Amino acid sequence: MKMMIVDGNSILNRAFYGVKPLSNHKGIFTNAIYGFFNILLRAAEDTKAEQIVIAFDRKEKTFRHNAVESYKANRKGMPEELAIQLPYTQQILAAMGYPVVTCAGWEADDILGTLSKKCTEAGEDCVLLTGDRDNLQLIGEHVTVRLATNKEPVLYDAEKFRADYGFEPIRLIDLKALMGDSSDNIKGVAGIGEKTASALIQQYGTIEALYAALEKSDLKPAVRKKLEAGAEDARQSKWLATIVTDAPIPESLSEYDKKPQDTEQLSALLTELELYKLMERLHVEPSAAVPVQADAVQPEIRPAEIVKADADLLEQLCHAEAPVDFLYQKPVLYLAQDNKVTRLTDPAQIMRFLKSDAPKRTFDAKPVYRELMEQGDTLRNLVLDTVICAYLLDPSTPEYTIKKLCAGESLPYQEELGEYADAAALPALSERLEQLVTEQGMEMLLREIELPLVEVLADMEHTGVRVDQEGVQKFGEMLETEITDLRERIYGQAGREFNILSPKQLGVILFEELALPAGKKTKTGWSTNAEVLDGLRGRHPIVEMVLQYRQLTKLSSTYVEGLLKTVAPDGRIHTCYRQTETRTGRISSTEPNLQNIPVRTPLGREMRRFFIAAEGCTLLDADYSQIELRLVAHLCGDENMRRTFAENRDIHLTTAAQVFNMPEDMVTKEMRSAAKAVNFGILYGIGAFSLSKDIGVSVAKADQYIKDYLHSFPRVEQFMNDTVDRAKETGYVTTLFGRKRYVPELKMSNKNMQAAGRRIAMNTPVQGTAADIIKKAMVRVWKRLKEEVPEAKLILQIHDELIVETPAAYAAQAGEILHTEMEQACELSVPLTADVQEGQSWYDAKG
DNA sequence: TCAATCACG
DNA sequence: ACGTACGTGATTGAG
Repeated sequence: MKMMIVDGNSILNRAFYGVKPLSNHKGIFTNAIYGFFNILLRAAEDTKAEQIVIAFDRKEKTFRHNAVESYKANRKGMPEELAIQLPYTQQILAAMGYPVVTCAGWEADDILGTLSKKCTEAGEDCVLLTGDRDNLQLIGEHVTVRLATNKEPVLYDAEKFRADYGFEPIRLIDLKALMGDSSDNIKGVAGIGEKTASALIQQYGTIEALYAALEKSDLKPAVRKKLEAGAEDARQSKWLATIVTDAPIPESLSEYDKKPQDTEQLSALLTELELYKLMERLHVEPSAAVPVQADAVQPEIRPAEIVKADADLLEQLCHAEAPVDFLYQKPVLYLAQDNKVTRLTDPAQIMRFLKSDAPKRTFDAKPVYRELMEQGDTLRNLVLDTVICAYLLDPSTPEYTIKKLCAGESLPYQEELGEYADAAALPALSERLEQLVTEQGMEMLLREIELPLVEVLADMEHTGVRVDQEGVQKFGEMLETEITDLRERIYGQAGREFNILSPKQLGVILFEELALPAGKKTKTGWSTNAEVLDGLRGRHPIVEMVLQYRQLTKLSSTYVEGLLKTVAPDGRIHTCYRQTETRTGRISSTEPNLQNIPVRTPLGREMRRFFIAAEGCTLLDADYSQIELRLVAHLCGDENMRRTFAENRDIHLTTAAQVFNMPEDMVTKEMRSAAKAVNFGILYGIGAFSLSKDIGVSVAKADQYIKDYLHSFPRVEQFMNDTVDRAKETGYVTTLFGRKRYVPELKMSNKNMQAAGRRIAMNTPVQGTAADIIKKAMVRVWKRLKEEVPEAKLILQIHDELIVETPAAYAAQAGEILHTEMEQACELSVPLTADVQEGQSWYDAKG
């Protein structure tokens, strides 16, 4: 029984990039599907395989790597046009009767590895169909590879491989261990490329043999040095490059027999996709009935039609009782209700509608509010923002588009409507997502927090913050003088000129020319980050200078130049707050980011002198005190912790007294600061290694601190465990206000990913609840200021801090509102305290 | 376009 | 045997 095992993702990917764009009349792309089956059917004929199995990745392709990488890979993701073709491909395969194998947390690669091993053990031949050279490592006595390329496929067996590469197939993993593979996030040994790596593997075989022989080898000193520095990386890379051969999939090969073809279903699918050539090849007749996917029944949604907007229709929409969906893409306003869609271009008519009493829904309302605020108006009676619903339903989505969301909800998206398509799809999408938000218990979060916040953020952006441009300018000039001077001195120390900001060039200077001890390495070479350099302080005067240089150039480029570029003609900075960006519920700030203005160093903190109040005004700065730790106390109900906050004592001090088991007046500064680090660690899902690094004690000691901490506050541990358990059960975590975040990492097979998932599960409810609370406070503060002190404006939010600009005469009144509404935003079992200060600049208001 | 670095809560 | 704390955004150098 000869088996062909197909790397579905790889072949689909090749097909997508190799076949020119094709789509059916609805605009569903079909080129990858078409190409996929061409490759598959041709291979099936050529190889005469009796069993054909198609493996696909399940979930994140990068599960063997860390969470950050996975997140980034996901953000880019596969193109939408390809992603939409994947489920169709699987459905067609299933209808044809072929076994489609996936396994949660495992890649198609791993299934290929596992199945080919099973074949070998059974003494059966198999051929792997893939476009990925990684799989060549699986070649063996019974295993060959058919490598799909853009032209003719290439057949590899062990002999052909040896002829091409000069070593055994399995040694491919050693090759990658040295040269790395950026597409798989395998870093390899810094500075070793394909040529060197290949020569080394041909000579030594494995990296183990290579390293064993390193001592008495005759390698070039440069190469040897790189190998020595990268020994750890090589080991880890080899591990990553090795395809798994024990994925948990059905044991018996007979499980993978072809099932009878479901011709009706196959015909329905191919008819819908209009893949008539493929139908011919498979001898399938087109089906007359409109194909209906089992899980995608939506009989009540009629296709939309474009209608012309006349005066009557506009009047009707302006007085509508039921919500009207609109999209404002200046200068056009699209309007949709039920299955009718229309457009307006006359500015007067557009304003007429936006200011009408009609209940309105849109997708991303903030820019609309901004636009109207520019004209001294505001949007009236917005009842829903659909992008906010989508965010609440899954805050991890990289980008929210109407088209993608429709695909996700199996709602129609009529590509053929062109510029109208988005608006036409909105009524059904809004309806559906609002329903889901309600079902999932997030209605309050939506109605009382997120939706009103849209207008608050628009207003904050619109108001902006005043900047002392001249002051920034002068500060920048001072920095430049220092930078120039420092640069010359660094060149003097180094003995030559180089680019100090290039980690690569700096690495050469520090670790080769000056022969300082190299610490950690990164993917591309030596690490030169602040932590490493800090450890080198005192070994050479250049180190301190470089650190200083970095600080000054950061201030100059990011904060002086970056900020000046964004000052509007009104002398103010209007940042953009993003409400659907973070996975915890926090807001982020861009263009520029005003949530990371320096404060931790005295020089950096100077920047805050340039954020100032308007003439005759003053700034009020209010921040929550220890909101996250207070939330931990509330959420876990630990009495010790609760009492500390209730008595308004110093949490880090009492923690130290508990952990070190002594009266508070015996606690030293160092002990308090260690306790503080432990407290922070608790919020993040602590590890002994990181804690030890943070506070500079041994790992064993750090471990002991953590144990003592959890012993002193047993409810904390209980709460964290419960949270993780619930997340494993349900797949998500929630905040006090019901905000959700899915934690797929917990289900992955990779231990590191699981550990990351546990930390996410522990941190998100805390960070997210804090975000809920300050958002609620913002809405309350904004509303009261608008009513009672309309001259005072909310202008900045920095996670646990709010800043209001107010005429000096109203400072007391506005300050009182800020203080009260922040503290009353949420009732907890511990008091929530906010401290308000006043000043002419941000610097003064936060002294 | 990505990786490294560093700014914040 | 593995890697090493949560969440963000901007700038720079280099492929």
